Amino acid sequence: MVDTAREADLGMLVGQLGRALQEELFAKLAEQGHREVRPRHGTVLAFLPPEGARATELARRSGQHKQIVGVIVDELVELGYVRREPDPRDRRAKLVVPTESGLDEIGKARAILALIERRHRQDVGEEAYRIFKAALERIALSQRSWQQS
Amino acid sequence: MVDTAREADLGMLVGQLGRALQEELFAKLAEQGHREVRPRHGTVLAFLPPEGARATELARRSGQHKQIVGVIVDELVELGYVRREPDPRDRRAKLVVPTESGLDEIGKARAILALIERRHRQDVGEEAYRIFKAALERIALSQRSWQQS
DNA sequence: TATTGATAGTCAATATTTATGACTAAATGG
DNA sequence: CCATTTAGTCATAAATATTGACTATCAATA
Repeated sequence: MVDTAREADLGMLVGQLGRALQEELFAKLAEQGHREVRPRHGTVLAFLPPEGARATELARRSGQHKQIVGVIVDELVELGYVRREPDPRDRRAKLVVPTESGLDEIGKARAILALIERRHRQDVGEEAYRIFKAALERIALSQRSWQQS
Repeated sequence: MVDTAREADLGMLVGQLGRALQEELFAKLAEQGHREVRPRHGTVLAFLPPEGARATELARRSGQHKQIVGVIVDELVELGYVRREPDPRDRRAKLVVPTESGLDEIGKARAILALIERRHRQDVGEEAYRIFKAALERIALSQRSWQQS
C-alpha cells in the first residue's frame, strides 16, 4: 500500500503559499490604484531596477522565457508602466525602463510584500524567520540550477 | 528614489522555487513512465488519500476552485489515474479514488520530491532545514487564511 | 410533509498564462 | 569577410484559471 497524503511536501507548500501571496498582493495593489496589473507582470516589474534592464536579463532573473517577457513588456508599455529605450551599448538590445507610474507600482508592491513578511516574521519569530528566509533563498537558487541529468 | 531590486522578496523566491521544482518533478515523472501527467494534475493527486476524497474537499485542500478540480478529475479519469465512485453517505457527492496507476504516480511523485528535499537538507543543514520546513508550513497556512480586509 | 437555505458537482464561456519554433538584425571572434 | 552567437520579435498552439449559472440532493424545521 502506497502511503499518501501524510505530510505536506515542498511542492504543495510552495504552490499553496504562492497562490495565497498572489491573492493578497494583487487585491491590495488594486485597492491602492493599480487595478490593471496582473500577476505575470510581476515577472518583469519585480526584477526591474530603476535604471532599466534588458528583456533577456529579465528573462534570466525571473526564470521565464524571453518570448513571454517580450509580451509582458508590451502590456506594461500599454499600461504606461515602462518604456523601451535603445541600449547605447548594443543596437540589437532595448532597455526596459520603468516610468513614474511603474516605479510607483514597484514601490507599492514591495511595501505590501514587506508588510506580509513582517506579519509572518512576528508569527514564527525573528530568529526562525531569518533562518527560513536564508534557506529559502539558497534553496530557490540551488533548485533553479537543476539540470536534466 | 524608489528602492527597487535590492533584496529578493518572498513573492519572487516562492515563484522561482515553484517553477523550478515543477520542472524537475515533471521531467523525472516522465522519465519514470508518467509522461502524460501535467502540473495541474498535482492539485488533485498530491492531496488524494488512498481511500479517495470528494472533489470539494480536494478543492479546499489545494486552494483551487471546485470547477478546476472537476476538469482535472475528468482528465485523470481519462488517463486512468482515478475513478469516480458514488459516495454512500451523500448521493450528491462522488468519491475520487486513485487507481493502481494513480497510486503509482503518487508514490513516484512523493519519492522524487523527497529526494529533492534531501538534497536541499544536506545543502542548508539538518537543523536549518527543519526550521525552514516548519516555518514554511506555518506561513503557508497563515497566508492562506488571509481575507480581504 | 412542504418549504427553505445550503452544499456537491457540472456546464459553458471567457480570461489568463506558458510553451514552441522560426525568423531578422546585430554583435562577436576570428 | 565569414561563421557563430545573441537580442528581440512573430505566430501559433497549449495549458491553466475564473466567473456565473444550473441541477440534484441534503439538512433543518415549521
